[in-house]
Amino acid sequence: MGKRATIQDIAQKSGYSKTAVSFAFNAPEKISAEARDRILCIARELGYSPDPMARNFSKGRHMAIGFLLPQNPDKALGNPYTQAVIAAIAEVCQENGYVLSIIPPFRSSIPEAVKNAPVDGLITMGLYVDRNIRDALRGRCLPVVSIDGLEEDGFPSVGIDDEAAGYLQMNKVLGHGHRDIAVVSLPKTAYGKSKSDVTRRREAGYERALAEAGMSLSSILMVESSASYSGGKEAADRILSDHKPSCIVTMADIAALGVISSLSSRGISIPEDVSVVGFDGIEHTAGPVLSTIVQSASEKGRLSASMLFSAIGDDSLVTERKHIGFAFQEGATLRRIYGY
Amino acid sequence: MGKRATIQDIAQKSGYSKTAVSFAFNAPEKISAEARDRILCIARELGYSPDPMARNFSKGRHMAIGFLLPQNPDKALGNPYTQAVIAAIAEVCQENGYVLSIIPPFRSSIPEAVKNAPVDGLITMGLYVDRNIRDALRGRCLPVVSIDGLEEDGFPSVGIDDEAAGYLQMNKVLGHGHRDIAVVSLPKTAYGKSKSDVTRRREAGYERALAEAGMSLSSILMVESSASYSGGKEAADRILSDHKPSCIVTMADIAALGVISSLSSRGISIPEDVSVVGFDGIEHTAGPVLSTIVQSASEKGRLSASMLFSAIGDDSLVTERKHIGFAFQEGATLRRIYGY
DNA sequence: CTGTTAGCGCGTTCAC
DNA sequence: GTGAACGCGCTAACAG
Repeated sequence: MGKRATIQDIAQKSGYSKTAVSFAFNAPEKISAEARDRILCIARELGYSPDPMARNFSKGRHMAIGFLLPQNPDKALGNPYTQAVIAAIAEVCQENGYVLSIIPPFRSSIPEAVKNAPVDGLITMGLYVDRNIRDALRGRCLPVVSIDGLEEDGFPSVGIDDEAAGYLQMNKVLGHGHRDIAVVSLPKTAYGKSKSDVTRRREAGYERALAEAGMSLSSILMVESSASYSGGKEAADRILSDHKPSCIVTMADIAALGVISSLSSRGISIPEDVSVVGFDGIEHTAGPVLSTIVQSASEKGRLSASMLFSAIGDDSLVTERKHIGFAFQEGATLRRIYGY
Repeated sequence: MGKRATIQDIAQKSGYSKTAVSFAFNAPEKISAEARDRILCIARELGYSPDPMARNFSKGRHMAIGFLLPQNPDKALGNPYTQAVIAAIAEVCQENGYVLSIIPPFRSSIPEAVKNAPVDGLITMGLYVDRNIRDALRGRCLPVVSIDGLEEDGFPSVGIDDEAAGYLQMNKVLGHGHRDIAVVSLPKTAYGKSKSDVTRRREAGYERALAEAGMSLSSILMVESSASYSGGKEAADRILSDHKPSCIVTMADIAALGVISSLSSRGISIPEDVSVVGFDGIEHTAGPVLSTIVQSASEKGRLSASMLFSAIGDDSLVTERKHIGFAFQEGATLRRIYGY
């Protein structure tokens, strides 16, 4: 690795000043065509182009936004839904000439990661914002947009109406005649404190739907699992060690796939023996189409990134929570019980 | 967004020098405990922590490595295999206190993206390195590791022996008795010039396997498709408009899933009517286990990232090509024809 | 209108 | 424990 030429080198070899060189690259109209050609020509010879670090430093920008992982990369990125959101954010970055940085916890610390992240703005997803994270965020004076966050957190945020979606999901299950239901919910927050807000809101929806059928949340088996394939498998194992329900409702498609794998490996057919319902609407998976709640990953990603870029641009501080739509997808994994 | 406190502010309020403040954060042992406490205390009050941009600038590092997308994010990140590689790279980044930047082409230009990328090193995957890209890379004086690249490109690289893998794949297909075979290969390089090197090498393997069975490449139908679900679907459509082969061999699992979806929607059963063989070994997909060539995404990702970090560290310039293993996975999508 | 001089941003680090 | 130089490109103010 040789060392890069600097603006100085070009200035000297070309006989012009640093300013002229800078203009040649950034404001060609401010110098003569002759000067510009000469400078650019010499720059090409020496393989010079302005150092992004120095340029960004002097302009006070990083030209990068960050996606803050709430967990280690293998967990966080193991969910196809998260990956789809990231892909959508990356598209918006491209349109803005930005780069998308995946920011893992720094030595297990999210606040440290926030303090050090070389970015102009952050998107969080499913992050529980505790005091330390909030302080780190404030310290950075960065625009932040949260996905699936709380309005109370004070950030502009994007998400769905999880209570209504939970209601719809459970309502469909009940409408198909299922009464012996098990739920695979999402994990507690990273710090092990409490249920995530998404979980809480969806449960409220479940409760409402169940109440309409004369049932209550306490009457169904609930197990917690990470939003992952293996998490779903283990959750299914735990459920089956209790008894075999008629329907297993999950809060993440990727967990639903794990559940299906566990059931299949026991010779249980879906949906004949046990129905499985997912949440998210992931794509590209072979096999039976999941019966699930679809919330568009690309809409979530694009919208959150757009909001972030507009905050980066005009320095305005919206604190809006935007809801995107959701819908139930009739798939092949939810059986209609005779008579319903 | 208020403005951040600077090291100056802390120096003044605390009555110490900038140097002392810097030491308080980076080399506590170089100043007295008293000074350190006082400084850190004031820093906390003012919500100060060193600005990552300024710190990185003065240390000449970005604390970020980049994953260079050869295509737009939606295409490049639409492949679960690529995502798995990225996840593995992100893990290694975490271990090194780095961030992973996803770098899309900048206004459709990969060289521009390379020139501007705020990173200390780059990983490419499936990138055809033309002269412009090579020049941009040289101009940056950055360490680069390529995945699935050519040894001739001069970068340290990670990949499999694609010729041998192609041979193994085709050999298994032939060994199961298939003779009416169609191949779904990878797209030409972005600039539309020529077949990618991976394609070329695998085809060489096919040719060798076919020759052993008294056949030749020209005797089988080959269609090109992007390594995507929709690409696989379309490829299957094109193949079926010609005739219905006994086995469809693909060069990417995600394309194989698309092929399967196309076949299923026509009522063609797999593998009874048509066999499908993939390549990559993606995970977490429900439905039939693919018969495929498995090459570990996490090994590719981890190894390439480790190589990159060691290059960033010691400034040494290996130009080695490292091969990782691969294997045929007996799945449920390749039928054994009676008599074989 | 073309081009230059000089200072800036902010944390790090050498020499005292 | 400090003062001052440093990294590198940008840009306001100004001169020819």
